[in-house]
Amino acid sequence: MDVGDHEAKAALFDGFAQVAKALSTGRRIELIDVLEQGERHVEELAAEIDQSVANTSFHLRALAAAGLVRTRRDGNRIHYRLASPRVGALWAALRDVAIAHHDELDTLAADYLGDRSGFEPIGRGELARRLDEGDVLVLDVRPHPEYAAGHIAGAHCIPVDDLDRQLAELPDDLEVVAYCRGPFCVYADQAVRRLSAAGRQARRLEDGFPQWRDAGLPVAAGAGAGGR
Amino acid sequence: MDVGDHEAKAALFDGFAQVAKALSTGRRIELIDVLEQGERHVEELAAEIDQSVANTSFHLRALAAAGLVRTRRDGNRIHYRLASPRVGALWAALRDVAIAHHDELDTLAADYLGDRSGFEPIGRGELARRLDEGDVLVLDVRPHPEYAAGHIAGAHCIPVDDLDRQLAELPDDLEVVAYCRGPFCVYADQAVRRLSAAGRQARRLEDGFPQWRDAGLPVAAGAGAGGR
DNA sequence: AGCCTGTTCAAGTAGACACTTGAGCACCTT
DNA sequence: AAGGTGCTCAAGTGTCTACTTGAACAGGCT
Repeated sequence: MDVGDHEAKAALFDGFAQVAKALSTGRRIELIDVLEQGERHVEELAAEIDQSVANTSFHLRALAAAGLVRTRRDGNRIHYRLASPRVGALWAALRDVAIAHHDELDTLAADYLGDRSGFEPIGRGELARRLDEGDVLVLDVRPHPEYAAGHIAGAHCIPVDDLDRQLAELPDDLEVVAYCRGPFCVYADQAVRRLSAAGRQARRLEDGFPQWRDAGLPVAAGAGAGGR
Repeated sequence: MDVGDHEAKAALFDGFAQVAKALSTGRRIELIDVLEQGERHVEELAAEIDQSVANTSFHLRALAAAGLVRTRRDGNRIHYRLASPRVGALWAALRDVAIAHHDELDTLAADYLGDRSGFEPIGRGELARRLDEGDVLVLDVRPHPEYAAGHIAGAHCIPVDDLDRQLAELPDDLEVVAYCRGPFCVYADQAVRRLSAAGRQARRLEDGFPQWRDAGLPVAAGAGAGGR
């Protein structure tokens, strides 16, 4: 019987392993995490992961070779995007396993994110309800291009670096909810800390924009709604 | 602000990457695929993945270091098992992405599994219904230890290597459904081919035992029900 | 055409990793 | 205690991989 020999099985599972290998360095996972927010071009991505453009291009090619990422040419820019939402689901599954079972991850996360114990996040369902009622101010504190690529309907675009500058212009009668890329993104935490320090009532959204979008909750796109 | 610097972010994402790296070779994914059926000891696992015991032990240690696998001592045997169903979910997500986006995987799968186009599998729901009605013969064609660790309630244990020997003893008035480890396991395909060649009406279950179990459908454990 | 910008490619280096072989260690049996 | 079984550890080898630097190659602008 020529079906089912060990050599072919090894080759097949090595094929699966190639996909895992594409995620086997932190830089490439950072790229996935950013690309889950929407498509970006190489220079932006290089800045996001704090690497040279050449190295970033190399990593993007590796992701593309594994089928995780696709490209689109626009003028002389090349935009990268995730091949499908499945890739985001894989990244989420990886996160879940790592946080649940990898012992060092708690301390690594605490080193990066700081102590979150004092800050209770707000759930997606509750935020959706309160957005309907209009008694909450939602801030998208990710970088501009990610807001433009897609954001929670009704959210205002204030990247965390611009927050201090625009603090005074915020209406002061509403509780503030900040959100960013996902559960291991630091932007919303930074925003909540600064808002709290300024005496505002502020919480972060559990998870981030991709999870809101994938849950089928209302989203909008374009730079339109702008700051403030 | 000491929260959110790039070095800590790199360290955190390298932590996630370590989990992916644990899955970055085909041998370790084969181990995960077997361990999803139930716990096994090192010698059995070495035979399953066709590697030396030393190398298998090395790979198991790597999986344990990433938190994917746990051990239990029983006499002078050490049994390995998945750390939680989350690990199975990660392996499923990896499979989905690979099959959907990695171009070479179709041909690798075809090389190992052969041409499946002539064999329409039966769905879980339909099989559950027909098991209730008692008008189907369900064969677990995985190796004995996996049947003992857990199987579809009402299934009979006939490892694919023993199938030809026991063909004549099967009641011949029922359609046969064979199942094994999952969508990329070859045992059920081999069983269906042999049953069909013997003139029996036979289909394979979509997916395999872990998916049946995780769907909450009825299972049983122990070597009890035996062959036939 | 020529320059500029954005991206990829190539060469080189340091480190990591899979697998083999042979020795060591823990626990069991007699 | 002595021997056996099951697993891990250590040394060694060949291969692969991440990142750097510097050059090449597109497409758009003037």
